[in-house]
Amino acid sequence: MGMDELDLRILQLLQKNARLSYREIARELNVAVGTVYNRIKKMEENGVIRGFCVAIDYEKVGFGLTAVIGIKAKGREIMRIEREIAKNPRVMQVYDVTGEYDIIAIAKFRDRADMNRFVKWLLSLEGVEKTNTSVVMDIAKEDFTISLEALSEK
Amino acid sequence: MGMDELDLRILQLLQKNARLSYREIARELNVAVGTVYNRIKKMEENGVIRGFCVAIDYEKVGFGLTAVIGIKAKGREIMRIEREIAKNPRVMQVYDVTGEYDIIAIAKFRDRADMNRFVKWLLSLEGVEKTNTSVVMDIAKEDFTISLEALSEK
DNA sequence: GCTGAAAGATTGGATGG
DNA sequence: CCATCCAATCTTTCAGC
Repeated sequence: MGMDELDLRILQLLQKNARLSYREIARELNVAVGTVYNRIKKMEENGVIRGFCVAIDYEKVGFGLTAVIGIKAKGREIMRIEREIAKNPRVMQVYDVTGEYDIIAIAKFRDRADMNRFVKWLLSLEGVEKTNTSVVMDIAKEDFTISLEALSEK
Repeated sequence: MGMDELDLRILQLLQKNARLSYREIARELNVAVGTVYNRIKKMEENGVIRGFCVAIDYEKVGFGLTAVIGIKAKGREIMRIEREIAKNPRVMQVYDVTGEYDIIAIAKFRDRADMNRFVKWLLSLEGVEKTNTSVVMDIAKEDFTISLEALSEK
């Protein structure tokens, strides 16, 4: 993607705080404002930067229960089921996977009753054969950051 | 947390684009700029907003392989193992879970060799008994957004 | 491709309703 | 909690290197 060290360092700063001004980034990295501006625009254009999001504390907004749910489904239906699940407002991630299950979904709930309702809903979807729920007791890490360390490996 | 409809609508806009100016948000929601400013500051202060991040297309930066890994570990060691795993630069999520496994981790890799190295590393950690890797073939959804719809339910 | 300056837009924070 | 205000700061563009 033709990214150099400067792009990576800009990304790293934005990962920590996406509302940093171009000026602050420029100051931090000792380059001109225009350079930072151009680099970020370029990464937005070529899709390396998909967007800027806000990290919400879901516990504080009443969705303190997280679950990782494995789903077995009938072959031809899988894509449709995935799309359906992805549209559910409680669902954050939906992966089509190899292995024990066909789909793995991660979702947040208000409480156990809320979660049970969701699992029942899953089982009611045409093509879903069985589900396996792992309830999250503690979150050691939860974000979408890869450290610069990994990205800059040769 | 004393959040009202306006807070939720501000959050929703920020979820789509965290670099929106206060002014743009105010215009969109038909409220005063100062109000938007005050609301966002308050949500940052009380921790509802944990931060602002950039969403990177990991495929475009060379980390196109995602895996969901279940880990079984010996009881007393689990917390230490989780912290260790969370520090690995390829790891995005580490959950302490009930169910078939003790820990579920989600990580991104350059390729299969990179992933295999990681799994070997996991197995080399003191206390890790076995792992089960589900390789992600397709991502139907992957972010940390809950829709306003869920948040505003009574 | 980078820099720095400049015009216009935005922000932080305070004030008063 | 909301609106208005303004000096300080920022975005975005662009000429010059």
